[in-house]
Amino acid sequence: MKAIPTIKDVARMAGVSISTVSRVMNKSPKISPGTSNKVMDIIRQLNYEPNNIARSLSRKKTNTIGVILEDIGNPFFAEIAKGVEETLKKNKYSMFLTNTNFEEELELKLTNLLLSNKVDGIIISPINDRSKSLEILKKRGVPFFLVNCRTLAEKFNWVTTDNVRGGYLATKYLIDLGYKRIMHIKGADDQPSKDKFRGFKKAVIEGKLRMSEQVVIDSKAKTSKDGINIMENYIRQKGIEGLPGAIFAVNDDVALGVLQVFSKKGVRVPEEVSLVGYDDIDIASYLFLTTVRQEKYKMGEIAASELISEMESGESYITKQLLMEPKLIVRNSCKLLT
Amino acid sequence: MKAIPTIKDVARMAGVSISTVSRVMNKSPKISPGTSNKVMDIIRQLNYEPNNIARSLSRKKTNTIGVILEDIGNPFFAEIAKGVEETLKKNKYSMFLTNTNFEEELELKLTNLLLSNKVDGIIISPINDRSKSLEILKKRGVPFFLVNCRTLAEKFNWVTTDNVRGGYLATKYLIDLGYKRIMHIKGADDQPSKDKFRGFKKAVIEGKLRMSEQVVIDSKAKTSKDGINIMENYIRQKGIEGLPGAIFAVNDDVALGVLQVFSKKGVRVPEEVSLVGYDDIDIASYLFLTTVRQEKYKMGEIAASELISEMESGESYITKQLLMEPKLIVRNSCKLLT
DNA sequence: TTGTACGCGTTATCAA
DNA sequence: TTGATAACGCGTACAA
Repeated sequence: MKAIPTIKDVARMAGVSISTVSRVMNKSPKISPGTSNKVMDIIRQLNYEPNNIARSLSRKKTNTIGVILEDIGNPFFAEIAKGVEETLKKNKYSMFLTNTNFEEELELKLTNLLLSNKVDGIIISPINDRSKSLEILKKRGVPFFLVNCRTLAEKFNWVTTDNVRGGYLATKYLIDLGYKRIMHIKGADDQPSKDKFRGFKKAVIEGKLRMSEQVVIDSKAKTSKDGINIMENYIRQKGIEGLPGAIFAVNDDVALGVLQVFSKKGVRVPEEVSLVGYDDIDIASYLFLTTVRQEKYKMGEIAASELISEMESGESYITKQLLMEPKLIVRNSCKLLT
Repeated sequence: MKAIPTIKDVARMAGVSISTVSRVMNKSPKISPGTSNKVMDIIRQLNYEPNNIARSLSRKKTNTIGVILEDIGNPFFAEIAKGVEETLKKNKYSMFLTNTNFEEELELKLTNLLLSNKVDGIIISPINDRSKSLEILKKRGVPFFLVNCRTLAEKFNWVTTDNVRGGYLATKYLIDLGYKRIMHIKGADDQPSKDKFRGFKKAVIEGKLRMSEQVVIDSKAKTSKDGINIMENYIRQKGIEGLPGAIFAVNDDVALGVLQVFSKKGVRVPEEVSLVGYDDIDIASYLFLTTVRQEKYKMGEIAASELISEMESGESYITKQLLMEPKLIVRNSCKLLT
């Protein structure tokens, strides 16, 4: 039969006790080279691999980190995931990746799923900073690290981009180009979106413009589909003439949707409308989209390594809140107003 | 203390045996409403959640499916992953997602990792159809399903697109447009790439053209970076004048790289060169890239549901090999030769 | 250096 | 309808 061999089988065939086999597997120092070799032979012969489930139960440690992201289909999150995964791998952890699809209820379910699966820690990009999942994590005492979200009320650990600054950079760039009436396509009420809007306002005020003259689209834009809907709607209502000269979209994906609509309607970028995105996902460079770069991969790396170092040192009394610097990437989607 | 409660704690507090608690958790029918309620109260009060690790060990079933893809950063695979995940979720399974980064050695490691973690089944997009991982899976007797790969020698279960047909469609389209000299940027020696090339040849021969007059780039192209390198190299050697009028790239990502180089060098698409990609990832539509569509999400769905149905019925004596029809999506990256 | 025996948190079998 | 109790596969304190 091809029953999967257990530690027992190895022990029996090698004529030793299971503890000895266990010691060999874990490279315990107190083991004679003789028995070690004998056991190793059988292990290879049987192709024995320890059962991680049993091992985890006994060790009370799974060596697995749960990762909760909002949408792995989005390159922004995919990059974060990659950064996390590579870092975990280097530290002998595996990753249990899930995504919430921006659904709060699902986020909660996944959190509990990961908890049930006894992951050693969790990295989460929460739907918003007052998410129920965070409360649960806190209460359970599981080590966790937020990514792409800062919390104001709670002293959680997190790493994110300084999105106020990012929003400011994008907007100031447009203002410096000469635009006085700028559209901002807002995101949902997650912290990054709120921060970008804050940056937007800051630049507007600093530029001696009036917020009331800006076109703030109070959407909950997230995806390119949202971008399409929003822009189609806007044009249907106000017409192409109603379009301001410049647009700052909450993220690249949304900006892509806008571009899509524009090319269908024959609105030329940047000749007729200037457009700035956010994130700097790969596609942005192909489309020559001016945008604000976030170091996504790096962000994943940091979250993972910080979480691990917290877990392994047990230093839970230090709150780590890391703010990364965004960078304006100027390409070809904006023009100087003459 | 905030020690996580176990079934024992619940039992003690409810004044019943652990078997009773277990029965309540699993909604066993033979349980009186009275005790059930009593136990449920305690469960809620303690916020008890069963330990999935222990449960899996006892049940000899983890309700988890391992998924091995080549690159989740690539939207093509990300879409497959989404299809898999949603389907699994509907069937009360979770997904353990990993990616090999196109590295054979890593693929092997991950396969063993998933096996150690006792996943109930595996969905894999192997690096090639003779991959060592597949042998192992077969030997272990774990249910598994290939995605985006068909096997000729082995009777494995798989779902993939008819890539011979896809390659044929792309090439024939270019030939019908009037091109007699076409460049094909080949992929690695995975089955899909080989099939696309086969389709390419078929269309060439059927079109009464000669293979020797076609420009076959014998690359192992996978990513947009590969596309960039290949095209820069080509232009450096043969110059822009050396470019054929039409190109069929092994996938959209590679085509994107080509586009990138073209726009830098001022080569206009489709005015000077016609370009066809493969996959129809989201970006393709934004860039008006003519391409061959694969139903990625659907492919993931199918793999997951077929795998589950095999696992749950135990019908391992029936080999499932599913070929999906590709579709040519004509957009704006090719022009009729006049 | 090796073995015995118990524990990890569940499920499942068998009695009661 | 309930409760003991033996698995599940492994790690480990303790004894030898």
